Amino acid sequence: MLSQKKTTKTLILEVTEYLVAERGFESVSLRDITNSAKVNVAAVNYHFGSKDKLFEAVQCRYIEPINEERLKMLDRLTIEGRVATVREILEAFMRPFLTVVQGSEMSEKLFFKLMGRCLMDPQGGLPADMIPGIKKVAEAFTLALLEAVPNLTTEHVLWRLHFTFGVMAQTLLHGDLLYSLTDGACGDPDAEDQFQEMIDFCEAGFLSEKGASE
Amino acid sequence: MLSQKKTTKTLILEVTEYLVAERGFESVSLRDITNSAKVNVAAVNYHFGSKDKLFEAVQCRYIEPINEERLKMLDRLTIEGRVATVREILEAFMRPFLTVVQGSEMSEKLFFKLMGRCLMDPQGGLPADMIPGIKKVAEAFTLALLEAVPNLTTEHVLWRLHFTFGVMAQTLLHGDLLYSLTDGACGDPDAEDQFQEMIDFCEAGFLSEKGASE
DNA sequence: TGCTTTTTCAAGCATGTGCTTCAATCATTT
DNA sequence: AAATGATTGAAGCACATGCTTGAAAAAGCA
Repeated sequence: MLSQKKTTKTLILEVTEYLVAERGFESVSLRDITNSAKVNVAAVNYHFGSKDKLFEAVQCRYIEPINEERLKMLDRLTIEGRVATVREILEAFMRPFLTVVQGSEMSEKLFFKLMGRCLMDPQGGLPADMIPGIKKVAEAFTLALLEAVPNLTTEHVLWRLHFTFGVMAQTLLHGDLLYSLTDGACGDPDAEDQFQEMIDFCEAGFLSEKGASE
Repeated sequence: MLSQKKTTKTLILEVTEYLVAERGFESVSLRDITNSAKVNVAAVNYHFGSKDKLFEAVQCRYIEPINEERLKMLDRLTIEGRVATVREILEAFMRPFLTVVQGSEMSEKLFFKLMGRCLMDPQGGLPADMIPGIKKVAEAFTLALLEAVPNLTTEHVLWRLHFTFGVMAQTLLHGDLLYSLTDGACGDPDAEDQFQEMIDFCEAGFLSEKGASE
């Protein structure tokens, strides 16, 4: 059952993920997909309804599990009324990318690029049925951070979450840039290291006293 | 001379800037541009040679002055062998966006979006003749930061500059997101405030002792 | 003025786009 | 084997894409 022949539908989905990760949503056409997958053009519309719906499927496939995992991790932190630390909260926000990629068949690099695209280029706005989940995540993490850094106003927490988002998106999308830009001098870091670096940076950013009401 | 009739060429350039800022490079077609500018399709190829070259012109127009201003500000900091602080260096990295937008005719919001697009979606890789300038900026700022935070390895400085870049790009591109997302609760901040927030966050990130060699 | 150069224009070309159609094929069940 | 429903395939439609053409118009200069 594991090695059963891949259905056309999942073949299309996986090829699309690959192409979108490499080139971005806007640059991938139906023909690109069907040629790469060696599948008829009509198959996309038969199995997914339209190109847009295929793209929605691509966006939902991993982002939704990631958001669920984020909330699960956050819940575990605040059990029994304990107040979570900024670092723990940031872990809960970022680690799910690592957790979910390990359950997938994609390579880390490709997966991260795909996630970066989903965060930065969401094709025609985010899919409507993802928005409630996203809002829930945003609210839960804002609340937790507000407790973790009580001298920050809501506004400041939102700003800094926004910045954290930028750090994450940039690293997911262009995590290989440093390696290639420095001709390998900046050693190819494993994903775990990258995430620790991100968390160090953002934790310090959140804890900055500058601009905080005292 | 100030109020002389706008040439077709600059009209095309400005309309393109507007459309690209709003929708991103990939989603703007020749017809979009020429219709908006009320200009013949052939005019673009006559004045710019091709769509790609027009896009290159858009990317260079402000990014190059910004990079020059960055280097100028950085030079001023390290005069007479003085060692600049992280904060000063980040100022030199970010403030040029504010300086240059004030010399332009664009609104801040639109200008920032356009800059965000240039940083994140560079159409078909960066224009070749911008790359030397960009490398110079990257090297100069890496060097300065290496002096400012001597307990960081080059690798760490590169990572954190990378993160800073992410914070900047995200804020330029989606600076209005918080305002609209919170239905105005997160008050519409002026650009100066936004930049201070970014600098606070990134300064703290750079100064984090976690992961630094002691 | 007449002449030349620069600029604009309508039309069209070749190709790419998302999507549809309908007949052929496959798989499944009776 | 026959019949039914699910899937695939080749062809094509209507429209959008970047770019070119050759003639008309405008601008610059003698």
